[in-house]
Amino acid sequence: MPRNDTTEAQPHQGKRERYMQPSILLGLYLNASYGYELIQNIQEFGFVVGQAPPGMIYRHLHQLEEDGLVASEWKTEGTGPAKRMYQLTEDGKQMLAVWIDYMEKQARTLDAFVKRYRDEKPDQG
Amino acid sequence: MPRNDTTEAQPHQGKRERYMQPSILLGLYLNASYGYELIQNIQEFGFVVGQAPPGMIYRHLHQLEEDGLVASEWKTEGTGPAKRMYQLTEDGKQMLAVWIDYMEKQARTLDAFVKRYRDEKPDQG
DNA sequence: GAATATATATCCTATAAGGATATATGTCAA
DNA sequence: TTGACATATATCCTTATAGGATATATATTC
Repeated sequence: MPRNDTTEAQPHQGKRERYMQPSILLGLYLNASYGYELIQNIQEFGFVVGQAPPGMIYRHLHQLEEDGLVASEWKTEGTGPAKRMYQLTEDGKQMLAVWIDYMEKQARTLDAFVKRYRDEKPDQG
Repeated sequence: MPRNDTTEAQPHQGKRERYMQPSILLGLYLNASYGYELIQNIQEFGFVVGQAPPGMIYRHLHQLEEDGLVASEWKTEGTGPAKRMYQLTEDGKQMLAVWIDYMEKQARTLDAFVKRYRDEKPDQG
């Protein structure tokens, strides 16, 4: 029994790169936000299918704050339970810029890989 | 002390997606080969910096064979110790095609992410 | 026959994702 | 006024894969 099902378009059986950190950073770069809202919103970036598991979001937010890439404060105003509002720090913005560089390079590496494959088999791509 | 050094162009502190499986599959798609040679050659695809750790290559080759994506036989001819020569099976070729689809989509998702960032800050990209 | 290059294999650890579950607060309607 | 539901955060355990060290064996070369 193959570990990977070749009939599906998703080659990973398990953990893939989710780009959780840059997704959260970009989310906060576009607008200050909080965990519950980020869960809904970062799927828009395309690396997470459906809603991200809450555990992952909060884990990342805690780590990001510990690393000084985001800062937070409780917001009790507005509707519903208190939210912990997060915003990027300067370090966080720099980190996002580093991610952007990396992701751009990664896209080019992926394109080159695909091209290498297709060039070998030009009639069946 | 930040967990990530924002002065470097590599945002990951630890494990990133290495695309080891598709790299090995493409390597074997281009030419039948064996572990020691793949260690030298797959860096060309750009996902591994320098030589891949032998442990990773052999681990993957064993798993790929168990999954029926590659087939192997000992080659005692030629110079040096015996090599285990690997080639793709039909399932392996299908799997590579699935990877190619996925990687192409991933490249587009990365591009869209970068664009989203740059559009927000058009003067400082 | 000692040193080096070739070649494969095994092992343990670290990192991050997957996913389940717990806890608490606010809202709204019967 | 309480019960159901939505909002919001937090913690925990498991799994997948990468990192990296080490072991073993065979050819080659000097």
